[in-house]
Amino acid sequence: MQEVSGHRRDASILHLDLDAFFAAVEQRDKPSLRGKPVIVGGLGGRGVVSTASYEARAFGVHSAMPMHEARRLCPHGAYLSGRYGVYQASSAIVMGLLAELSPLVEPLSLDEAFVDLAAGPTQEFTPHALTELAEGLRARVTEATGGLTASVGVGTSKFMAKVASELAKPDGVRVVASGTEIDTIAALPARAIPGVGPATMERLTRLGVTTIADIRALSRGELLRELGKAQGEGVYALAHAMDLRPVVAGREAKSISIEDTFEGNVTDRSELDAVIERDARLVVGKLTGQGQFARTITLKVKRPDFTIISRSLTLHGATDRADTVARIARSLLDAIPIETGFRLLGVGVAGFTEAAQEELFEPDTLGATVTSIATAAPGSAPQEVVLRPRWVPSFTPGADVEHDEWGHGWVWGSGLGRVTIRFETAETGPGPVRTFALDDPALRLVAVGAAPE
DNA sequence: TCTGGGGTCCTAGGACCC
DNA sequence: TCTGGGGTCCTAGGACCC
Repeated sequence: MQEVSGHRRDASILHLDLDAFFAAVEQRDKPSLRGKPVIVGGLGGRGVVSTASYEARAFGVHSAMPMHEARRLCPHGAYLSGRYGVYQASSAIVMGLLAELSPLVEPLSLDEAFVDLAAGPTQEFTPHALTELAEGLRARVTEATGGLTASVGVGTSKFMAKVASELAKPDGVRVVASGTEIDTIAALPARAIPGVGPATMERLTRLGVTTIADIRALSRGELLRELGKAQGEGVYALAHAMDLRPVVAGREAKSISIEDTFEGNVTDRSELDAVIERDARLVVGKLTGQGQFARTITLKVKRPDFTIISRSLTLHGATDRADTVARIARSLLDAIPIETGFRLLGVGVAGFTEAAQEELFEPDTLGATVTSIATAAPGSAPQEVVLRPRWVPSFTPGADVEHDEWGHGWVWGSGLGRVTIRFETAETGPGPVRTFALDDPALRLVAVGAAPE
């Protein structure tokens, strides 16, 4: 059930953004990393940066940067794989604090949310009162999360609130008063408008646009011609600070997917099939966890040259069976040449329903399945491919451990059958470092926050 | 040793229907 | 001696966001 807010004259939309969230959680729980460059992300050869601490940003490291480039820029940083369960727990605490301000809270991700203050108990919307409210919220966030900081912006629309929190970063408050919207955004780069990414920015640059004020100098017709209807209208409206998008609480996901980037490109069909089986199970696990069924199954692959190919099939009924999802995904792969190999494969479901409408068989896919059986080499035994689970507890940098004598620690690094641990917690201050054999019975990985979402 | 994972929304063409 | 015109659904790809 969705609740929705409407259009307003007061600055009554609040946007909160936790500063360098994942990295800040690591610095909170690992005192030896406070004040140091910390980079959270994929540590494999093809990983990218998820979050960089402000100390790491000083070296030029930022989100979405390939990890090898981050290591080149900041060789002495602490590189950690994420502890998503821990991030989720801190996020839930913050979302709980936001819920005290209003029933209309719209999370955008673990570290970001909009709040419609007009739907809550807030009475006063003067800049002064809003600043106090935001400062109070920030203090409660820091207190309740054990030291995380948030930036908070307040404005008359989602766009203005988001711009405000961006201007408040890090660790600050900004209220954009009603009537000052245009002046606030005029000098900002056009990229500050949500929906203007690299491709759109290039088009705008060709029109001579750098700032939001430059967009305002273009006619609506010019923008629509250059950007198309939906995007043109959207960019035009936001550049003029017109934004009636409501804060919507309780949005429900419309699709669920799992994808894997392989360490090397994969050409082997039986290995791809094994990945499909595993991912189909994971996807269906989430689906059934929500008590839902899905009608559309999607298979996605990425070639070594980064071109993405997707194939989907919509069933007449809806399914919550992993074997059905896997079988359809496999038949979709049949239609894609695999000679080049793939660097990524993903399985997704969409078109949710709350009731099973499974049919005995789907004529569309039956044919494809029969074809794939018929084309298998005669006499070749089905090849068993043993896959590592997508995620296993391991002594990966950043992971939590417990030692019988030394207590709680985290993995600093491992190799050659050994693992180095630093023993410290949020409360202890920087702790000692010790090295153990990987199979030391006194040392255990702790499950807390280990599983990615 | 180039470039993640999990999502959303839009476009455009074809099928199909009235 | 051909051209309707919407509306909806499905598919594939692309841009974008965090």
